[in-house]
Amino acid sequence: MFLSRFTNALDVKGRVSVPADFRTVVALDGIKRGDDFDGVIVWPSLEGKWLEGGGMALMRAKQSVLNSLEPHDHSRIAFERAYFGESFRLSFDANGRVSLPKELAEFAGLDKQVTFVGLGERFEIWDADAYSSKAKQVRKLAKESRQALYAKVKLAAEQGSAT
Amino acid sequence: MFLSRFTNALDVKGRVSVPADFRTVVALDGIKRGDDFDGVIVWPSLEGKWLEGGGMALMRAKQSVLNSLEPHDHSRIAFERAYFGESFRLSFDANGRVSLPKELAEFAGLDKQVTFVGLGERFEIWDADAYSSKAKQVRKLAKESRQALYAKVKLAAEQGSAT
DNA sequence: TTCTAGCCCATAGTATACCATTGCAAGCGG
DNA sequence: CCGCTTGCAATGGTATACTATGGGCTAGAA
Repeated sequence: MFLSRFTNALDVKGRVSVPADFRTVVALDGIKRGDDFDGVIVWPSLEGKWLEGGGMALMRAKQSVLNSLEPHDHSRIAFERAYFGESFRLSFDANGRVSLPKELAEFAGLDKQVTFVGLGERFEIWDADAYSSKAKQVRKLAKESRQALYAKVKLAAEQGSAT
Repeated sequence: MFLSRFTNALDVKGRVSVPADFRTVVALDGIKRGDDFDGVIVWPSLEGKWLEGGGMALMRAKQSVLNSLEPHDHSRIAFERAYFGESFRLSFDANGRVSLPKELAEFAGLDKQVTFVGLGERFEIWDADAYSSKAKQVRKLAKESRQALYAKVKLAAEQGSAT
């Protein structure tokens, strides 16, 4: 499970250390599933100017969700293009770094300091400054919407048990 | 189940002993779930200037609650960032201590004595002085609102059985 | 050739693993 | 009933390993 927030430096060669915590997360579920790929998958977020990433396990999960749709479903194909087509397989070097393709770095406005944010089953990669200003809003929003969240969850649970 | 209240010292290196009681709690439900992680998860409270914590089991519970919402729900993402992104995975050393990141210690104003308060499924970490003054108010508030609490519980039970 | 991408090595700083000591508290024996 | 002993919990200090980061080298592509 990806947790916590780490800020690392992007060097002149476009490399950045993936937090050791995150590396062990992907390594562990790699071992569980017998994956040989030692690295992460990263793609541009559909929500805004930052990146999202995860291990192979997450990709498999996405795939199995999409497999439940008709092969020729337009939205299925659109998602496949957006997620799989825009994803990059970034493998770790001997020191646990990955080199970010220019395309991704430009998309998210990454230049010096980058922040990895753990979100449970996936993580986000932000420009450090962009995230630190975002973080304040996030805290406020989370606090304000606690009530609403509780209501939604309750509703979802009721619907879930009804089906 | 986290119970009771313990006050331990924070040393110059930022380490503090987690009460032995709490350690056995997380160890037990770690064994039940086959977790290999021996430690606690700690995050800044959304309510005020103190920390909250629990075992991995609590985090999984949070995750499954959030999973019941739409993947792109803004408040869901805000919660993921606020809870998972701000959480720290603190593992025990051989003597049952964890080292508190500076960020968390500063947030909660921890310097010398820290108080762990058991709250059932989770616990709180306070500056000892701050808590002892809070405790008086809490006791008073709890005493005053017993009637109101009972009424709310009764109401909720009626609504629950009605649905 | 020249540039780029991957690979290897070196290092500073920090965090964590290990070892030793103290203090409290429960159990045992007098 | 009191003192001794034994074990665990908490705390302090030191050594070691690991993380993050910088730079150089080589091989292959342009």
